[in-house]
Amino acid sequence: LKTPLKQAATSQLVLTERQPDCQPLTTPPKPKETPPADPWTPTSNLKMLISAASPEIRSREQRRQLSDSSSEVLQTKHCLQEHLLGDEYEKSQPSRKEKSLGLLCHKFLARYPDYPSPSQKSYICLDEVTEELHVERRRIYDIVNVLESLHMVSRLARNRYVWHGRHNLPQTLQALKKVGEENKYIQQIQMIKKREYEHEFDADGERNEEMASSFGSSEQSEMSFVELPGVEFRAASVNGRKYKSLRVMSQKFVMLFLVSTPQIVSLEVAAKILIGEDQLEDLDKSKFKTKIRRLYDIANVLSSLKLIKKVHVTEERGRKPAFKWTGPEVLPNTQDTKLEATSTTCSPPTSESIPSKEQCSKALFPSKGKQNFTRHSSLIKLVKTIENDRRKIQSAPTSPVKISASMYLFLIFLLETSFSLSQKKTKSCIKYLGLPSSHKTCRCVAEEMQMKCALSSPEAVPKPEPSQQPGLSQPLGVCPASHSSVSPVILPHPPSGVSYAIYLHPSQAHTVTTYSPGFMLQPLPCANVTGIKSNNSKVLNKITTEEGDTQRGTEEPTKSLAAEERPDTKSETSSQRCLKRSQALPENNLIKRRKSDEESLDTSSTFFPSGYLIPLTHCTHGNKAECSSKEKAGVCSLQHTAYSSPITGVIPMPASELKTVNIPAFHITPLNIMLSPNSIAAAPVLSNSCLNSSSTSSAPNPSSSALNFMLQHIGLIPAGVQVPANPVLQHVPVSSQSESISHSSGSTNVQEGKVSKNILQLDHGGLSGKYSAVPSAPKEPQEPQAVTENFFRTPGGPNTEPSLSANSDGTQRISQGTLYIPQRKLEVSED
DNA sequence: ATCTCCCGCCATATG
DNA sequence: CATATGGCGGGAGAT
Repeated sequence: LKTPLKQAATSQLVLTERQPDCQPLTTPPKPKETPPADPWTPTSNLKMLISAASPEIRSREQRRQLSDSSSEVLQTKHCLQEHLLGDEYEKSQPSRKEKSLGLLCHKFLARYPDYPSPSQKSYICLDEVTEELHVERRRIYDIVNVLESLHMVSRLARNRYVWHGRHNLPQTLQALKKVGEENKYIQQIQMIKKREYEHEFDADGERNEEMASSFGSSEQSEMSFVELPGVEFRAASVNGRKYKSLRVMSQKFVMLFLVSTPQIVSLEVAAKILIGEDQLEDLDKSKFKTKIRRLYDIANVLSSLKLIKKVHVTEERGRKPAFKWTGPEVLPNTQDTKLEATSTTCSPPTSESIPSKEQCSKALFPSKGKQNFTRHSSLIKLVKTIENDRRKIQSAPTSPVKISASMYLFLIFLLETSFSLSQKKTKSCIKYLGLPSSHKTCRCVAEEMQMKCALSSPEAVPKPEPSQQPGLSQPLGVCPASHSSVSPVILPHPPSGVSYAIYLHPSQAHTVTTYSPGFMLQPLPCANVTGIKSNNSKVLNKITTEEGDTQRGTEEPTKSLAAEERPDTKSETSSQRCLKRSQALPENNLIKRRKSDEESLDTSSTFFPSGYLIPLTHCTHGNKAECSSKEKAGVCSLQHTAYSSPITGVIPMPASELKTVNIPAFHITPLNIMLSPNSIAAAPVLSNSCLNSSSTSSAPNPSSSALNFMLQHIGLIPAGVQVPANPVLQHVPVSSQSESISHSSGSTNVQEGKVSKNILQLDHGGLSGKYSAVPSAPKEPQEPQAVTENFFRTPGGPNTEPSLSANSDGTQRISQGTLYIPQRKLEVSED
C-alpha cells in the first residue's frame, strides 16, 4: 500500500515548492524572457503557481505557447479556482503526476531562459537544482541527459553544467535530421510497419533480413558504434562518459521525427528501431519494454520542451501511443544553414579558456578515444587549412552590407521565431519595425539579398532549378543570399570516410563561399521553397495541438464545434504568434531529392562513433572567446554601420547581446526566411508576389516581396500593409485552426488564394489550437482545407471541407483514409 | 487490463 | 575510496 508518510512528504514538497517556484520563475536569476508564462500579466504568477501545483499541468505546457487559447484561459482559471480553494489541502494528491518527469522538467526549464544571452552564461549546479526542486538526483540526470542530446546544456564538470538554452537547437535539429536521413530511418520505419502488418506474428525476432540490410548498410557503420563506449564528446577535459545511451536514444528518437513525413512516431516503432540499431538480433521482450520506458522518459522531457506532443495512432492493429513533432521545422538541410550560429555558445568546454582551433578540436576529440585519434589529427589539419583559406578571403574586401542585411533579416526572423526574445523585446522590435522606417530597412535588406545571391551563385539567382518549382523559385531569389552568408565547409575525411563539417562564422563563411562556390550553390533554396509548399504538417499539429491537456475531453466539444475559441484574445502578442507559427512550421521534406547529391558534401555536424552528435560549430575559430568576440565585433561593426540605429533602437538589449544573438542566427537567417514561408504565414506572401511573378518567370521584385512576406509573417507588418496580399486575409476570423490547415499540397500545386487566406488567418487567429475549421470555413470562399492536402485527402477537391471531424466523444481526429501516410492509413488522435 | 513511467538499486565512471 | 552518473527493470498509479 501507499506509504502515508511518503505522501505527506510529497505533499509538503509540493506546497513548499510552489512558493519557491513561483518566485524564481517570475524573477529568474537571469532575466530572460524565458518564463513560461508569456505575457507578464498580473495573473501570470498565479498561473505559474497553479500550473506548478496542479496535477494536470504537465501536459499543458503547450498551451503556454498557444498562450491565449480561450480554452487555456479557462483551464487556467479553473485550475486556479480549484487550487485556491483547496489551497492548503492540496496535499490531497501528491499523486504520481506531481512527480512526473515532465512536470519536473518544466520546473527545471523554468529556471533558465530559453535563450540566454551569450554574455552571461548560466551554470547549472545539480546540487542546487535537486535541492530546489526537491527531487532525487537521478531524475535530474534524466532531464539533463536529454537536454544534452539537444545541446541545450553541456557538462562542465561534476555537478556542473552549462545552460545553452535553445540557441543550439536549430543546428542540432538540422544535424539530427541529416543523420536520420543518412541512417535511412524512413526505410526502417517502413520496413517495420510493413512487416508488422504483413506478418501478424512479427513479435519474434527474426526480422533480420531486411532490417539487417537496411541497418547494416551505410551509416550503420557509424551508427553501430553508437552504443559502444566510444568516445564521447567531452566538453572540456571533463567527462567522457561512455554510456550515453539515454542521450543517444534521445537523439535518435528526435531523428525519427525529423525524417518521417507525418512527423509522428509511435513508441513501438521507435523502440524497435532503436533496438535494432544497436543490436540487430535479440528482440527481447524485456528489452523492448525497457526501451519503451526510456522512450517515455525522453518523451516527457521533449514534451516539456514542446518539441513533441503525445498523440495516438490507430492502425488496424489498434491504438498505439505515439508522439508528434511540434517543434520547429528543421531547415532543409542545406549546407549553408548550418553554420554557426552558436558562436557564442561555443562549446566552452573549459571554463574560459579556449583557444585555438587546435584546442578546440582536441576538446571535441578527446585523445582518449582511440577512434577519435585518427580523425583528430586530420581534423585539425583541415581546420587549419580552412582557417588559412578563410583568412585569405577575409582580407579581401567584403561587403559589410551584406552581412548587415542578413543580420537584419535574421534579427527579424529571430524575433518572430525565436521564442527566445522576450516578448517585450519582440514587441518593441515589432513596433519599431512597423514604422515606416522599417520599410526602408527592408528594402535595403532585399537589395542586399539580391546582391548576395548574384554573388554567391549565378545559377541560383537567375534560374533556380527547373526541376523545382519555377514559380516559387523566384521569390526565393532571396535565398541564394543566404547561402552566401552561411557556408559550411566540409571536410572530407578519407580514412574514415566520414566527412566533417566545420562551421564558420558568418564573416568567414561568406568568404569561404566565395572561395568555394561549388558547395554553397545548391539550389536548395528553391528546393526548400518548393518543399514548403508541398509539405506541411501543420494540419495535424493543429488538430492535436489543442488539447494537450488532460481535460481536453470537456473542452473539446466546444472547441471543435465552435471556432470561438479565443474569446479573450486579449493578450496574444505578436511574438507569441510567431512562436506558435514557428512551432507549427510544417516540415518540409521535399528537399530530399537533392540530398543524395549533397549528402556527401554537406554535413552539418560530425558524427561520432558514439552516436552522439556534436556540432563542430564552435571549433571554427581558434579561440572561442576571442573568436566569437572578434567575429562578433567585426560583424557587428559592419552591421552597425548600416543598421545600427534601427537595431539598437528596436532592441532593448545591450549591443553586445545583440551582436551575439545576431551572429549566431546570422547564417541561418536566409534559410529560415525561406522556410518561414512554409509556415503558413509565408505562403500568402509568396503566393502573391512569387506565384504571380513566377508565372511570368521574372519577378519584378522578388526581394521586396520576400521581405514583405517576412515581415508579415513575423507580424511586424500588418497583413495588408505592405503587400496587399489578400483582403481576405484580414478578416479571416478563423481561429488558429487555420494554421494547421494551411499549407499546401503537393509541391506542384499551390493555390495562391488559399494560401493567402491562411496567412491572414494566422495573423489574426491565433492560435488557439482549437480546431474549428468547419465552422470557420464558411466564411471564406476558398477554403483552407485545400491546404490540408498533404495530410488529408480531400475528395472534394480544394474546396471541400477537410476530413477532420469531431468524434462523438469530442475528440477530434482525422477520419480514416484521410491521413496521408505513405503506406497505410492512420488515425491520429490526441490522447 | 493496459498504458505510463516513478523509484531507486546498483554497476560504472570520475575525481 | 567516496561520489557522481546513469542503466535498468520492478511494480504501482492512471486510465
